[in-house]
Amino acid sequence: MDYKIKSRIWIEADGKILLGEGRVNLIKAIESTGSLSKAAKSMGMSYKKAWSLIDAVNRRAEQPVIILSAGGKGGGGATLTPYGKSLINTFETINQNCWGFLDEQITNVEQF
Amino acid sequence: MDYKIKSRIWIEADGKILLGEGRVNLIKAIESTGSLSKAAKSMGMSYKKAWSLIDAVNRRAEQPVIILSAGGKGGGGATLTPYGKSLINTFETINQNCWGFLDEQITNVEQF
DNA sequence: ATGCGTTATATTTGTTAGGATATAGCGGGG
DNA sequence: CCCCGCTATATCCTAACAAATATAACGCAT
Repeated sequence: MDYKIKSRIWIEADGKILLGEGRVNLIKAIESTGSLSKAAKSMGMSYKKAWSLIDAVNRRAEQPVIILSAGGKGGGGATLTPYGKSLINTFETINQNCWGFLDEQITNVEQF
Repeated sequence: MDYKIKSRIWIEADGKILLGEGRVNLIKAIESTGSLSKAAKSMGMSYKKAWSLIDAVNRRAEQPVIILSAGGKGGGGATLTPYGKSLINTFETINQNCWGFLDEQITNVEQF
């Protein structure tokens, strides 16, 4: 049979989710579009949900991750801070390592 | 800050969840109580939900995992098959290994 | 001033997952 | 033959979540 083993990791701060796969994807879309609303639309996500996710990330992180600004050139926009960049980098490397580790584990089990 | 990294693993069969932490816990409760309804109650879960979870597990596994029987001695009951036993064993060992691996990963990151 | 494209927030509506409840069926034992 | 405790399943109801819509505020540019 084609059993597959999957995983999901996330970072918590005082018991609440700070960063998970969905938020990381959203943040990467923000980085490439420069706008929260465009990022949300590109992912088929409502603006409201995207905003509340980013708000949660910013309030729970020890330093700002995304800077949102309304008004000004181009109407405003969203930018990823260097701290945010390093945060999602470590998240993604650990995530990849985890997948690799699980692939190893599977090969050691005849059941799969 | 007290960032913590958490993980969740599960086994899929043709794109659908076969076994995850919640189902494993339910199965273990079944094993110790000998009854699906008692197991559900002990976990504060509705019988309906417990039944549909176990039904999904049995239908997606290549061999039966839990045998349910209505009527007879004691009114019936639920028993874990040897195949099911080995399945949850491998799940739990891989899960533990994954946690240990992630703990290692954290120590290599100054951000935590 | 006015326009523009954003962020920010409230309100209303719709959808879906789960709980609660009720009832039927099963099969050995007294 | 009926009682018991369990499995099996349908129906209704509620509550949480998501979507949709509307509106305001912001600040640079023209």
